[in-house]
Amino acid sequence: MQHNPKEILRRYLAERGLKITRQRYIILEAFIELGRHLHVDEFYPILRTKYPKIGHATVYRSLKLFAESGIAREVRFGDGLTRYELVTDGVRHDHLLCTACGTITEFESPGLGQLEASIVQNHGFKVQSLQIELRGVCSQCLSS
Amino acid sequence: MQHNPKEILRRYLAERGLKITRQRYIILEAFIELGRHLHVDEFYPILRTKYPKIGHATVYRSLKLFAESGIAREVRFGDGLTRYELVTDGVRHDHLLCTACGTITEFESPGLGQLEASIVQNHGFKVQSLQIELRGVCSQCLSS
DNA sequence: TCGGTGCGTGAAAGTGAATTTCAAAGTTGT
DNA sequence: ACAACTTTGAAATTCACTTTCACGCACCGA
Repeated sequence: MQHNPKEILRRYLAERGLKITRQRYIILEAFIELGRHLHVDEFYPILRTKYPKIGHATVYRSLKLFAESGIAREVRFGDGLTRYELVTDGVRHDHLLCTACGTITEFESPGLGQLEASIVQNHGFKVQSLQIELRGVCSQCLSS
Repeated sequence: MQHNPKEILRRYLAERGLKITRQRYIILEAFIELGRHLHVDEFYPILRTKYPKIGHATVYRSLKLFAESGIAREVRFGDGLTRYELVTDGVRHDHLLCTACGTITEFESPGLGQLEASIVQNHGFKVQSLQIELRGVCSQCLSS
């Protein structure tokens, strides 16, 4: 099994006759490098320094493609922006949103298996995803 | 202490010199009657049967006002729509979203106090709100 | 390696939810 | 009833994102 995002994407594209273009490659590299919770407007100016002709529609299209291929995940926090994060093997995480500075911090939530089990039992629901979102003030903002 | 939404709103408006208009009253009554997780497009046609001249901007404005006054809560599930639910005194709840039929079901999540405490401890975060969102297939859809 | 096929791209136009503008109408304290 | 606001509805605007369309480019096969 292959865990390298570039390799996963290459296979995903090949399997359905899609193409590995210069733009997709550049966007993928930047995405891997820049880290988490990016939305297009944070991302776009950086990409233009690497490839000035790139259009914003292409960035939207590519990030969506990354999500479809499984190497990225769409994250929405209700501010109207769609963010993307790299999918990594490992422990699931959720998000803390600081209402003062806007920072997004990840945290791990132990004991969710139990919660999920009780929901399945009480509601007969087949769970596909579970997401926790906390809003508050981060320690940085609290101490200043 | 007063728990009646109409009374809470009346006070909220009076305190800041805002007005109790026909439209606000109609929208509030319909909101109380129609239940939870409403978005404007579900709501608007129903309101028009009661008051055909009402404009959709007024509905948006009123629901937002209800949220500010504390009688309603904004809920966003990442589909681009803002929904509103009546705030009731009592146990907090979260939401199950059925990916097959779109139904939204409420559930209670025991043991969250513990999770919150561990987050405060690990991240020094002052929590303002905690929200859990589950996606999956509801029992109704599973059995058909 | 040289097309040909058909996917991908960029620019611009289009969407759809929500917000804002503005003139007219309504509400409230006096 | 009057003055001083606020609120309303319609239309225009905003904002993130998607779609369209003509041209460009990637990839396969000979």
